[in-house]
Amino acid sequence: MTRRAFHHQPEAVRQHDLIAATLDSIAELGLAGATVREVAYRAGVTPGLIRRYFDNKEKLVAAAYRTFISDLIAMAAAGCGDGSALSRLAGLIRASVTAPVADGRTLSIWAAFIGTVHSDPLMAETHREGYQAFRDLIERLVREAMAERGQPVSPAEQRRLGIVLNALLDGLWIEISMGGDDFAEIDVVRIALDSVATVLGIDPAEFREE
Amino acid sequence: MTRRAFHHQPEAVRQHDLIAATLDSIAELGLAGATVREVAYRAGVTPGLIRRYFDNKEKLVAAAYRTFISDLIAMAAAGCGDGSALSRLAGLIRASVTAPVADGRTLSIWAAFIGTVHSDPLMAETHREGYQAFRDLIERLVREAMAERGQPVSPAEQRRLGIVLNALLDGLWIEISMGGDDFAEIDVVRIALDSVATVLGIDPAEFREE
DNA sequence: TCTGAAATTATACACTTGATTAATTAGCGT
DNA sequence: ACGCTAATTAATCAAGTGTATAATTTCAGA
Repeated sequence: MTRRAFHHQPEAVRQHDLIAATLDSIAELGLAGATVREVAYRAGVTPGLIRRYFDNKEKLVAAAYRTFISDLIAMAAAGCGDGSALSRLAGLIRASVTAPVADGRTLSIWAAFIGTVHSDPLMAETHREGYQAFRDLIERLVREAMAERGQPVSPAEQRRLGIVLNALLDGLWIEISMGGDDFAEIDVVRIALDSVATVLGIDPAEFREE
Repeated sequence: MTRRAFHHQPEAVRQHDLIAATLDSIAELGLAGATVREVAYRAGVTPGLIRRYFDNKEKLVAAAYRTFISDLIAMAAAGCGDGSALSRLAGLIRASVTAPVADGRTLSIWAAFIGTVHSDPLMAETHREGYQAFRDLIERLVREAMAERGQPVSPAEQRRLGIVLNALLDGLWIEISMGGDDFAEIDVVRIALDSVATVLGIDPAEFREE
């Protein structure tokens, strides 16, 4: 007849835990499985508590999407290092096609969220921001790398290269993360670096060394 | 007090209508909005009837996914025409980055389904089949096109090119279909053809003519 | 040590969902 | 024209959903 024991937690911690539990639920059970009760259970908390930290379930999911995307881009960007622009670009590519960015769990969460973008304005806005941020990152690296090589590109060409490279990286990321195939046997990093170099008109052998 | 009038329909028609209604629901309301009642309403039918043609809602959704993917690949393949292998490859690319393949509605449905693949074995199997079919199509076209040009590729190289081209097309398809940006101003077909040509080591100007 | 405010739980509600079943209707074969 | 089978509707159910609120517990500050 006694209530379960509990501890007070700072707001930031509880919000973080709830978001983490939401992402876990989505990864394992899909978006439909991320019910208020399931999330609360995984966070070691009672369903009602969620409402103290998030107005809606909708708000909770949106917040989870925001942190997920922001973390994802941060992980990719972290692979850049701090060398030349060309080596930073190579680093971004490496990070994009290897764990933890390219990963089944990550893809599952991304896919679940993407499925909501079209019919949910709140999710659409969050998506747009993340997409923009990633393509800006790519475009900047391309511009700096080409300038560094003494082959500066026009704004239009920079935009075109941004579109193509973004598509190429996204596609490879999905393909590898999905990974029904035995990508383990294949050197995905080399494939990614070589194809990007080819698109940029850089000698693949040279780019590989970066 | 009279019941609503109705008409008997052959099994194939009803199944088709129900699947179409399911896809419409998903496109407009997302997967969560594709309830039994919503689908029935759009099909001009009563909820209970669905169970006569599909064991589960799960089976209905899986069937919708199967026809969706199969139609999508058929639409892309229809762009190939029946000329040389190189021109068929160019046709596939054109079709992949223009409507009705590259299209907001199509992407929305695809995204909704993709979000379920990881947590639903039935959907996973359907996905695998469609993915396999599309990459086989690309690999075959690449092999034939390169052989036709007197530059036959090894199996390993063919596989590598298949991976890269598939990624590139998928990525472009998503980017264009999402279309938050003003892709209307940009010649996406030219971008797609040029980048594929570059990856294949073919002169873009030549490929563009195909 | 005690008290009050904040955090957390417990309980309940209204609603939607997918599923089930019996009653009714349509339309083909005879 | 008519009956019979299959198709369709109507009505209902149990389970699960997000949400609301009151009762309880924790814990910092006096």
